[in-house]
Amino acid sequence: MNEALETYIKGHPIVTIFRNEENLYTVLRIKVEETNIEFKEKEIVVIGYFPHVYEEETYIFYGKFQEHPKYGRQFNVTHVRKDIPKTKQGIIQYLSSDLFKGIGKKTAESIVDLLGENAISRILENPSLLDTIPKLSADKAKTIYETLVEHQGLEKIMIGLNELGFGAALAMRIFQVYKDETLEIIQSNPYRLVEDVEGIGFSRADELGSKLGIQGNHPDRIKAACLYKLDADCMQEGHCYLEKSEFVFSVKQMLESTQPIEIPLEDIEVELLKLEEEGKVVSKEDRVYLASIFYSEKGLVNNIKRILDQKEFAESFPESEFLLALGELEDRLGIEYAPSQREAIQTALSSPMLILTGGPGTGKTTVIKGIVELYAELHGCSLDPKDYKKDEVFPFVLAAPTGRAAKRMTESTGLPAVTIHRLLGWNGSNTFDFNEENPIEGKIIILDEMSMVDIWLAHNLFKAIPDHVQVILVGDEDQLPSVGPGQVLKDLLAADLIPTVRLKEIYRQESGSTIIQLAHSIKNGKLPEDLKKPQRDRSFISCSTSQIPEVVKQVVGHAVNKGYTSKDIQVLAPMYRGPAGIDQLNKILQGIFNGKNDSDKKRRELKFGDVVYRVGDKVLQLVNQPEKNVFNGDIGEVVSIFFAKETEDKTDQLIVSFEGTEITYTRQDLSQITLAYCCSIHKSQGSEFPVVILPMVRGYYRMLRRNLLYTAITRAKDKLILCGEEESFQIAVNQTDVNFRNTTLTERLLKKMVPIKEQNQEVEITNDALAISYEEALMNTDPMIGMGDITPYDFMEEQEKVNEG
DNA sequence: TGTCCAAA
Repeated sequence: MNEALETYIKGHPIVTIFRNEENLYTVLRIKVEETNIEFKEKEIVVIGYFPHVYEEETYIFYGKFQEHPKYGRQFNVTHVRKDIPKTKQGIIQYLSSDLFKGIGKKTAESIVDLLGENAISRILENPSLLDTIPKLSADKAKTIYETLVEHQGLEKIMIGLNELGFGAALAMRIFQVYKDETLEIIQSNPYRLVEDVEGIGFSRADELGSKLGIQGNHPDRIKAACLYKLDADCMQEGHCYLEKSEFVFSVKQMLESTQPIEIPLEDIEVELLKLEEEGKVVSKEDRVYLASIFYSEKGLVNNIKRILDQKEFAESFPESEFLLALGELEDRLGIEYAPSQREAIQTALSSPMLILTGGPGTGKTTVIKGIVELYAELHGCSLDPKDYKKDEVFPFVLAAPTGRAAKRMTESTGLPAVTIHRLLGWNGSNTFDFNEENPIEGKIIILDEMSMVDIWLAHNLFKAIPDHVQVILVGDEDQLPSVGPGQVLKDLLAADLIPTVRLKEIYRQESGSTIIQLAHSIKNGKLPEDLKKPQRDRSFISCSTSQIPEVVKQVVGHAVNKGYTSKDIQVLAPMYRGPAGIDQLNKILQGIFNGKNDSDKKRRELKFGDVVYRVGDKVLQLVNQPEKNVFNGDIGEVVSIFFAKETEDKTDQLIVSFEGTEITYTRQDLSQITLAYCCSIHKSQGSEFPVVILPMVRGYYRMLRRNLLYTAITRAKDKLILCGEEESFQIAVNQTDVNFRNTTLTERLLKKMVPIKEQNQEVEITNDALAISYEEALMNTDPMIGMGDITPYDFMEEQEKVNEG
């Protein structure tokens, strides 16, 4: 990074507005002394990750301006550097400041007189120079040296890290973790970086290790390899555990791939055992878990049991009262709930927990609406938060894993909904304000898009759910799995211990939709025979990867001639790169929908990187802006462009309208949006479009998967145009094991909750919804879920252990 | 090879 070219603000802190000591996230107000950009304010708020800063010191903050929706203009700092005074006057002022206790102006002057303008670095190099200063006591000399070391320490560490080959950003992250001990720790065991610092992998640490002479089967090297491999495989593949023998072997390969030494398997097993003793991994039978994931699975199971064990909801109101209220609601909303939807609402209101699942268009949203309305009716409480006094708890808690899903919940229910992170009070370093000791408040908790929740978040969520609440989990198990490890919704359904209602009928499409038939067929692993035959609502165009741009161009051109606009048509693709990738298709599509022709030479456009934005462009928001009600995944349209000379702030501005909500972007914010004529299937999750154009070709080879195809197809409301090779569709349908995730959640739930059944004896369980035998439970388990060869005997053994403990 | 959350 070239600091000379970066925007900086030099100044000293006036007040610390916020500081998270755990990860050093800091919000400061500073007094501006100097900057290399046009900026006239005397003060500015800077945010970033800083070491401890002192009001007496001057710092140079490198970064860029940003507009915070609530707190206004602020400077987002990438790295900070201390300003070491260079002039005689500056050094005298510095040394005589309050920072150096007992040092006055006279002493400071004599130091600078004797040691010159680089007095500070000379003292740091050789503290005995201070002995030469007349009338300076040993005590004061010591104070000066120690204060200097303390305050210049960061500089030294940064330089040290630089010499080890770390750039500014990574160096700061390392410093955040180790603080003053940074260099000592890295010198003695560079492999600790793998564990402690995000963004440093095994190979990086191993290079460092080699330089420092740590090689071969050194325990630190092996341990780091184990932890890295376990973490990387779980995070990348979504596993909650790895098979031990395979795992140990892959670690061996990794260790041997860079050094010509054979590492015995036993050595790896020894270190793995040590890691277990240190509490970093958990090994059970032939499975190896990261400790955090192991305890997440376990904790989630305990908390689900705790919530399911609540019996108080079963008879909270008579059925007649429910039916009466339901009838009134149907009249009021002018709809009629289908039997399965009624069942869902009733179960939700009379059980501690419900899973509501079903594909797109099956009416999950309508059911959620029904649940909250009827809850309010039957419990005689208001749905308006304003009707509640300060100390009264609003009973309805609605949350979802993404900002956009939460926004949709708000739109469909009229109730406040937040992201799960916000609900739990995420504080930036993987911990939450709300937990078992400080649970969230509410009476009924509804969680949407549960398929996107990973095992770790699910655990943190459930442990913060208090007793005496009802929990409703909503989601579609066939959609893309969570980013993080686990497949919580799928596993909970497989265990079949939580009351579940599956919505199957489609209400959204007209009857006879062949798109839904196609989706069903793909969900079940088959391509229909009529895939390539034109249907009323879908068609198929055969072509290869290289033909995709031309085919998409023609199809879209045709649609535009028929009167469709860019709002109606969405092209979906699985990946960004390549000739049929999203980037390439967006360029072509922009040309069709919003191209530049001779007649509008004066058309306004703003160039940003490779992209030229024009008024009328369809764009996609990439980050959440909750205060502005715009979220990651929202699609909008560029409505106007203003050039720097026309605006008050003298910056280029681009205005985007998201269904009426207008947002202004300056150049710095433009990385928050991208062209959206074509977007990734992942990003499209949770949206629907009248017309979907879906290429599926060999060029997407690595991404061809059944749930991806299913997700893409189910985005189409009216028309679906498939293009590509039938073979690629077939490959996608067949690819299910790539998504296979090793988890033991289902198994744990069954162990914990299915009581031991005496031979041929009926199980007595008071709650009917929970009445289920092992055999039934195991039958219900999808073989894909990863139960392995579990027999009822396995459960008994574990149950006995639990009883003993 | 693609995807999430965010502090006054």
